[in-house]
Amino acid sequence: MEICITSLLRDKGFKVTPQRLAIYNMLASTRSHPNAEMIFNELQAMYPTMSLATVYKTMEILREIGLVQVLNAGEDSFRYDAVMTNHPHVRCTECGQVEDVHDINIDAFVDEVSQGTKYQIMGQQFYFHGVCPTCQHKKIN
Amino acid sequence: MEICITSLLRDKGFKVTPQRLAIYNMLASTRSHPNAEMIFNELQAMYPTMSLATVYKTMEILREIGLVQVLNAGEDSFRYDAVMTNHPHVRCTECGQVEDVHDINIDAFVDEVSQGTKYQIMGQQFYFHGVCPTCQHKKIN
DNA sequence: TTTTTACGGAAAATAATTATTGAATAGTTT
DNA sequence: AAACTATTCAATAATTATTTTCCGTAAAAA
Repeated sequence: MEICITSLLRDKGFKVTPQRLAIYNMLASTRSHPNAEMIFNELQAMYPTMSLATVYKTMEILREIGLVQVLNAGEDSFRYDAVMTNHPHVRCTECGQVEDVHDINIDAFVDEVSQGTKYQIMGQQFYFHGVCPTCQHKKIN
Repeated sequence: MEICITSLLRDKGFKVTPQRLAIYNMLASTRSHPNAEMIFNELQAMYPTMSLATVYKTMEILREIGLVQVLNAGEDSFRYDAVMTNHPHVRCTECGQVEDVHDINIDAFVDEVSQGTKYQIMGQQFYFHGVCPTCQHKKIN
């Protein structure tokens, strides 16, 4: 794990710094799909001099070397995900949380689009929005 | 058409203004999914006093009364679409154009996600990117 | 260790979008 | 038609996410 990001950074000519490791580790150990500000706030306690610009610059590098993907869930800011398998995301319009959608097969759907459009499809992003189970229950009360 | 937007605006308590009609008509008669700036540039010749803010506010109203949908195609600005059926979009990474994906059935896919996540799905955005047929040919040359 | 090079971080810059505001206009009542 | 009221237009200013600049400093190479 640690070895992986370290050597990946080095191989691509980037330096291995405490900030970069901290940002990646934080992202890899959460399921909350934070945006830049959430990451910044989370790390500020441990790294008091951490700046937002560092978060942005680091995310750009991590994206470039294929360690994180950038999520555009229709909000006013981007979220980040250290899980690199391309899976859909659902956002709850009530509480704002963003979750992964696992165990769903998108290949047939992608093929259909590829054939229908004649595009050479390189990738895709699927975003759903709705109300999560928890918030559905809250609404009833 | 014209009657439709006029009465829709009136019914919801919005005034019918030349700017609003012009913006909607421009959007309804293009397939290019413009963003606010493109709409603004297009209409400035005919409506010299048109401002970007007017475009944004008008789009907000049109969205509210259900005449346009807002596309978040992962770019740095929003695009708009007067076609209200919820269809996927493909963006060409070479030339940047955004096209509709028609004649594809998404219901089964949405149902599957709904059951898998237990979310009450209210909507979704499917966003593909790749290389359009025209740019594929250009690359060969 | 020394040298080289990239990095971190504060602050300023940028760009998309939103809010505010005063003048103009439409709608309504008299 | 005049007076009154409410709404809209569109310029300006404000806001917010993200990027860039710049320079002392830390990491990697020699």
